[in-house]
Amino acid sequence: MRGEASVLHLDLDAFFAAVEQRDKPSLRGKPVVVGGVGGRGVVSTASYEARVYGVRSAMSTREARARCPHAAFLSGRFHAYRDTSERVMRLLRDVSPLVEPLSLDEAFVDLARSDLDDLSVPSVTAFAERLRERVVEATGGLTASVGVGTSKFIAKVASDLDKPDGLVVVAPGTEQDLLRPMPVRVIPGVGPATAERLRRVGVHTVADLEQISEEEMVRLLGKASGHWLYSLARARDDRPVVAEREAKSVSVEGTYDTDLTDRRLMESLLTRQAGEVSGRLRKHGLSGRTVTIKVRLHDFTTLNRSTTLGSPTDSPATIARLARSLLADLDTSGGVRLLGVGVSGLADWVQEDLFGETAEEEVEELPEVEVPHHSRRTWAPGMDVVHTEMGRGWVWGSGRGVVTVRFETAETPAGPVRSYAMDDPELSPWRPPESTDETGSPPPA
DNA sequence: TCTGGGGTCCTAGGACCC
DNA sequence: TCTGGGGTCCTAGGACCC
Repeated sequence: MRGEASVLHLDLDAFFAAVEQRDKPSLRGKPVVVGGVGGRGVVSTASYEARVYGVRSAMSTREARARCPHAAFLSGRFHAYRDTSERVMRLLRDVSPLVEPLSLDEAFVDLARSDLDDLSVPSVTAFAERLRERVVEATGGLTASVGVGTSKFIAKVASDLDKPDGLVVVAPGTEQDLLRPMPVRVIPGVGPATAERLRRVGVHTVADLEQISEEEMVRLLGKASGHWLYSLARARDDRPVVAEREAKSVSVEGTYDTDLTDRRLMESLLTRQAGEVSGRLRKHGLSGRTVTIKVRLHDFTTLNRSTTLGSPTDSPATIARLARSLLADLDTSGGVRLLGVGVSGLADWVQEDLFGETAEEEVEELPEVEVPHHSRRTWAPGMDVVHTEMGRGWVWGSGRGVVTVRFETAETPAGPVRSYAMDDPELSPWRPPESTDETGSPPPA
């Protein structure tokens, strides 16, 4: 904990929804919900107009629709959020070289490293107000809530106190008075499970928590959490603002609207995800030794299976092969709602072949072909199965009057493929696409 | 048809080594 | 009848955060 209030926490208000309202004036002043729009989607951000109806982050979109049917439900435009976020982060770095982003919409700023010499409360307050104005200018109208205090913990608590569009500076020395009446949930790391454990021993507020001895706390919550909570209950927090943090894992996962039961489809999905993970690893010049799959069963039990290689990999084929073999040991007969692939144990070196030869590996791409249709039905990517002369395949994507079908094996039939006689009467016979380089390649003839 | 996706950190047990 | 002990790595699960 510092002598002056020199840690600033900035949080953009209802960030994703605010970007949508900024970019689409018709949404301004109206309830906007950004999140998964599918059958199993959850709310990522609700605008304040939607919050009036009780719509909250992490709520299922189904429930959000029930509470606020007239809201605009949007699936999100991440490039727009990233662009806006970068503008804000750039502005913050302009203020201090020590900026620690926590997510797209949140960051700590170390004011002790800024140009601001006078760290008195009035000086810091004026500085933070000016910063909030600059955020509005830089983002085209988005507001931020800001908290300033003697530690990260206090700054973060403070930024929450006057949302949205607020500023709270906690004067040094007043931290404990501020915290004591607050519920234990204000402490970062105290979630529903920890709060429940504490409730059972009669601890509801930070003041209650302060009465618990360190030994008792460790007994109750384990070594790390126990010591940590003991300190935070006394507003003791010396964590520095850290600008750069290295990624420890990269993963891709997906929840499907209907439970998966077909193993080959699961393998195909894992293969695709492995390709995405590999792409992101390579983009950042990373490779990792541990490949993990995540499988959430129909009853929401979640299984992780991992395997560790002798040396790091970023190869899509290797990640995919390991992922599929990890899946092979699991019983998925009850149905699977989520599949994911991740790589951890990241090594920060770009993989290089010692013999000067780069092994080019490709994902085992399965043939895909676009099939026109004249149906009004909704095709479910990954779920709808079609049968063709070429074999069985899944609907992999859909556009206007066309579905992409992905075949279940990499083996293609001999001879030119002229038509696909879909079992589904709503699918038209296949015609060769005009150009093969835009929409994925047709199966080799 | 309750319950996302991308992460981080912690715990606990077993293997293995010295 | 004896079966230490510490350190590290790996795996699996869970809590938590935004």
